[in-house]
Amino acid sequence: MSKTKSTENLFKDWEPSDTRHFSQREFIFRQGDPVRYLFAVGEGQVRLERNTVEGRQVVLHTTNPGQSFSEAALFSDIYHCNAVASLPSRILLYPRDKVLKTLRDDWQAAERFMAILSGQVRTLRTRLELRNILSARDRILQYLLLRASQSNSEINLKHSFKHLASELGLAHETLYREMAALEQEGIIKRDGRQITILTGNFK
Amino acid sequence: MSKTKSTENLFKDWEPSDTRHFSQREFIFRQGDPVRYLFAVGEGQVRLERNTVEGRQVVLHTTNPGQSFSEAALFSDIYHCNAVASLPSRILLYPRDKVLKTLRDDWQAAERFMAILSGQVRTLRTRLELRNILSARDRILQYLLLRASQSNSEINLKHSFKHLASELGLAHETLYREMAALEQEGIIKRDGRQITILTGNFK
DNA sequence: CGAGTCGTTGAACGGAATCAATCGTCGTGG
DNA sequence: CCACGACGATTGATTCCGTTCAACGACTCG
Repeated sequence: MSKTKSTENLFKDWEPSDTRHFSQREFIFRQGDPVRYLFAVGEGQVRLERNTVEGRQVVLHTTNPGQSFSEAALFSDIYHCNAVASLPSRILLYPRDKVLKTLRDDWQAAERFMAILSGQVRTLRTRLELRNILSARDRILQYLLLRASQSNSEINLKHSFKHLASELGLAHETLYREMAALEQEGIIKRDGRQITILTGNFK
Repeated sequence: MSKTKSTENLFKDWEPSDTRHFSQREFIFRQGDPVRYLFAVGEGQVRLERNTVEGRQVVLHTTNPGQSFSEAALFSDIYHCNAVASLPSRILLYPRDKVLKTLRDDWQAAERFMAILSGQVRTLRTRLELRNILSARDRILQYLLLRASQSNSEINLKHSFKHLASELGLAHETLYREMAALEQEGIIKRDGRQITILTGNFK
């Protein structure tokens, strides 16, 4: 859908009230902080993550330049996760009240916002769906198929394999192993971070 | 948040254009169908699910009476999952165009809609977070803790344990076993579908 | 009264996590 | 400019624990 494509950033044509720089690993906000701003990445990269019972951390979302983040927090009082700059980043700030007012006055903006949220819901559901596949091999295959259906059986990974492993909920060793196996069996072909699916029919 | 509480159904005060009955296991829509309506459950229960590569199915969402579903599809051309009546159900239908028009004209409705979507994003992220916990025991504990933080260490399950197991991504046998173990160790107490957490400090 | 489902426990297997070690690359600072 | 550390990518060996198969009682509903 071109609709979903064009809505990566809610604020294309808006003026941020402020711009701030964050160094790698610096927190932009923390779980429990009151929601004052909506953010967008100008340069760099931001990860939304949460801490579990014992020290483990979970990546909930990765935000790249041109994308906004913490949209879902607009209708909450506090943040429910941490935002960390995974690279040195320039972050655009939009005060919450101003954003809400704009959404109220500008139907176009509101529609874009709803489309963004809808897209996130769909993306999250897809990720959840993947997690219900027990077999590592099948999970990887399903992921590749989902991404290939949009383009033509060619996938260009934007992130590292390690990052993909954590997105798929697999140990990175397992991912490497299965990828190697899939390649040896002639099901996929790899060239760095580009993957091609060679077979359409398997089960 | 009271805000999130009051937004379970987008349509509290709206008139559905139509009402239809579905018997158990009947499809309300299927993956790939064009999006014509937004739905709400009057009576019964509806599950959103998707099929994976080999026959497995994943429950993406469970909708109870008074709640709307397929909100995220409003900004898509086709449905990305199946909707199945898991009980005999009375379903309320709202034509897509009408809904979009109302959202445009009525800021209150639009705000509620955004709040619903935001809440879904947060819920899905939380579910995803749980899936990143490998250990069955820790995953269950984290789930219980998350649910208990809102009330006072008492949890009333609305669904069966089997359903919980699939929500947690565990075989139901595993869930039963760990629950039994947790109870024997004095960490929780069970009475049917009511669970009480006895200890606050463990790791 | 059977069919269906939930709840429960036992036993065995398999596969993914984990620990460990190596190599290459990139960036940083001395 | 080189050394060092950090991190990604890769492969091997071992352990562990969650799935799976199986069986049974309780309960509901038609």
